[in-house]
Amino acid sequence: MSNSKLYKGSLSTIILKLLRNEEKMYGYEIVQKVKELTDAKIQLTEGALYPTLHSLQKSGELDIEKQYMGKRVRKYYTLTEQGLNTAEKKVSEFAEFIETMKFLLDLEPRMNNA
Amino acid sequence: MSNSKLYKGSLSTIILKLLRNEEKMYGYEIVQKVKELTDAKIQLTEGALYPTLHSLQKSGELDIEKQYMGKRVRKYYTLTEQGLNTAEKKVSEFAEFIETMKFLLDLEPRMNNA
DNA sequence: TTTTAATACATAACTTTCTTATGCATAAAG
DNA sequence: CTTTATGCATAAGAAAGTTATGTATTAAAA
Repeated sequence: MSNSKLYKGSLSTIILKLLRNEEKMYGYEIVQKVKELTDAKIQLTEGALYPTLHSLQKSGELDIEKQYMGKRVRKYYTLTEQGLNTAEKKVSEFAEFIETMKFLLDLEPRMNNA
Repeated sequence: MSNSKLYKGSLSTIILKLLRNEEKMYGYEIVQKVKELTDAKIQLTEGALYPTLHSLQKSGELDIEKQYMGKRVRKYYTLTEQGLNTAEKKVSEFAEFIETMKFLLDLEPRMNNA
C-alpha cells in the first residue's frame, strides 16, 4: 500500500538534511514534514525512521533530548558537529549521484563535460 | 574497494534504459558501458548484475539469445515489449524521485508549483 | 611459451536498508 | 465513549545490493 518508492540509502540523507535546516526535530515531526514538503510523494515509514534515528545517534551524528509534553514524551534530535559534516557530505554525494543518473538515463541534454 | 554508492533500486532501471538505447547487450558489456558513460562513477558489480538480468528475464522484461564466439558464450539480452513499457515507467518514476529529492535537499531553487 | 590480464559467465553468503505488521500509551475530537 | 491523531518502539521479513569465490576461454605480455 505504500506508494513511496524511496530508493534505499536515501533515508539518512533526508533526516540529516532536515536537521540541518530545522535545528531540532522529533521523529513524528520528520515524517509529517517530509510528507508535507513532497506533497506526500515521499512518506517515511516509522518502522524505518526510528531505527535509523537510533543508529544515527549511536554513531554520533545526532544528539537526543527528551521533552515531556504533560505525560507524553517527545525525543528531539539535533545534529552534532560530526552530523553536520556528514549531512554536507551525504547531500553532495547524493547530488552527484543524481547528476550521473540524469546523464545515464538521458534525462537532460548533456552539459557537463569533465 | 567499491566506490560506487549505487542507491538500491536503481540497477534494474539502468539495465532497462541501456537496452532501450542499444537494442542488444550482454552482461559484461553493460558493466563496461556504465563505467564508461559515468566516468567510472558507477561501477556495477557482477554479483548484482547477473542475478538481476536473470530475474528480469524470468519476469518477462528481457529476452535472451546465446551467441558463441568460438567456445566462449555471450548472452545477449533484448527488451521485450513489456520490458520497453517497464523501462519507460521506471525511468519516469526515477525522474520524479530525482525532482522530489532535489527540492527536499535544496539542490535547486524551487520552480515547480504543482 | 608460460604467465598474466581481460573477457564472460555464475552463485553463495552476507549486509544494509527498507516495508509490513504490531504494540503501547496519551491526548484530542466527534 | 469511541475514534482519530500524536508519539514512541520493535520484530519479522523482503529487497537489493556487496563481497568473495569459482570456472573457463582468449588475448596480451613477459
